[in-house]
Amino acid sequence: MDVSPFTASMGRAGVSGGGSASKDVTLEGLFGAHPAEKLSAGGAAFWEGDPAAHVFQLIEGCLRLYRILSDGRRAIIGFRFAGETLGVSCQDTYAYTAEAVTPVRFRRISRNRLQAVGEQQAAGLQRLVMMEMLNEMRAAQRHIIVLGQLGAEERVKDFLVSVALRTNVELKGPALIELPMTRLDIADYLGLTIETVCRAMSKLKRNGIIALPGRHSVVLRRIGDMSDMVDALDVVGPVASASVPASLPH
Amino acid sequence: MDVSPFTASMGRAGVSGGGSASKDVTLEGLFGAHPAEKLSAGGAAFWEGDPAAHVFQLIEGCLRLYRILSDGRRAIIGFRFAGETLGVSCQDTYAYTAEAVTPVRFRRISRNRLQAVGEQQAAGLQRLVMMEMLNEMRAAQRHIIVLGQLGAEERVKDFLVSVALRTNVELKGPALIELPMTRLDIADYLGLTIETVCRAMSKLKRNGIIALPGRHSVVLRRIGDMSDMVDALDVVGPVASASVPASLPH
DNA sequence: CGGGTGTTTGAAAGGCATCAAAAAGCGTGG
DNA sequence: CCACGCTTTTTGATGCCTTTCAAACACCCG
Repeated sequence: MDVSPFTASMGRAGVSGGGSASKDVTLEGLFGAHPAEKLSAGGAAFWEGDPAAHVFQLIEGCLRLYRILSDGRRAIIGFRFAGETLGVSCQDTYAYTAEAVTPVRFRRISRNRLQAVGEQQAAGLQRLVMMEMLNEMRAAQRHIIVLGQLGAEERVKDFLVSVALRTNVELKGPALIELPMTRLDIADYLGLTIETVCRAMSKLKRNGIIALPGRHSVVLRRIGDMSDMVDALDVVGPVASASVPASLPH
Repeated sequence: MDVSPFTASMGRAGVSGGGSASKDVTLEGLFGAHPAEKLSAGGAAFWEGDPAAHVFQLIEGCLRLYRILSDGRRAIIGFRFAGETLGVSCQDTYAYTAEAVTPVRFRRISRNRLQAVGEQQAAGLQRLVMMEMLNEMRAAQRHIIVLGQLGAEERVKDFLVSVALRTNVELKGPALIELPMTRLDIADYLGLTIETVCRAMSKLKRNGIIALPGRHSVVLRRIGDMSDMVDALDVVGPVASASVPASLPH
């Protein structure tokens, strides 16, 4: 789940006001105390607009986070897999609905409690929460670039690789990944139609870049050929740094 | 600059560990102590990949935040106007380049100092920083929906309205707004080409929805007609709440 | 008053959406 | 265990919207 070497720039290590030692503060530790809850496929953990009383951690399964636009269109903001959190970046009310793609198990912790604990172990926990938000922010910026700059096939490739990276798959050689969500879910996430998503996948298959053993399975046969644009998107790039003219044709 | 009634859900009011009273902690207060710096149009406050040593607050002018993709395309993540902050959501290194659209004045504060102060007045400041990030997150989610779901004309309308909302313009009756950035900037931000942005604007003008007194000026003559989709995007919506079927044609 | 940059408009091409229908999974019940 | 019916996915044909390529126009500044 970790994405890059975290050295943390806000709230270094421990030592705060009158707090106790905050060594090995983990979200898992906090969530662990709470009972696991279950939800069957299609059920909602919460709805857009509900008071954002809790922060969640997904233990198992897959969730889709979405909003319904005034004209009925559905925009999927993101997906969540085992080990990932949701609700951290919500304010007074949830900014999206969280719905189970598969049966899921999760834990929740109330924001009040999170805050209370945070005031004890100040630096440690606050830093963790901050970390989560930074992660979400990075994901959002990446999503923005994908939607704004990439064509259909590129979007699908990016999606497949990102799922692979988030589900612990071995990236040496061909990687088998599961796509629990439907093609429509993927389309609503990528800003495409279901048909375009299908066609993009079919084309990748024709070109031998992926294989489709089953409806919800994909084999990434040549990950190298999928990261054309993709890897360049990860917020890291030292970039040539010098004064780049900035803008070739679109 | 404020966007909605803030009641804050993380870190209620004051009272933390051993901190002093944290009443009226404002970012302005912090930044105010530092000297204002200047930058002429085209200059960069920082580059993508630089160590994220500071957080900035823009006093005057307009900045564009962008990343260059491996193939040379430029993706503008956002713009910043007077009073807004940047760099808050960056981790070890800046995730984008910040470049002056117009001559700008700004202040900066080092993240180390921000953290140090934060450990004193814990709850108060941490909450402010959190608030900033939540704002950015909301903006990012909105941007995602705009890019994923809206057509060219809708995107341009949304952009114009958002600029109006961020620059204190009176929204009663016709509103005159300034667009310091170029059409190319707008295009790179909206995931369109410069020509498409022009055509969308020309069409809005033909339809009497806007007027274009000058290259960098726009008069919003009927804001009501511009908020079709727009207002529905603001993360608030109680929404019909009940179990909506979720998905009309795309 | 020119050169240059930034903007606007036009014509043609391409990509994605839309409409339509066939194929493939998958759960259910016989 | 197989057949049926439903949902999901895939493929095909067509049209619209955005991009691309091209050129005219407007504005800023020296």
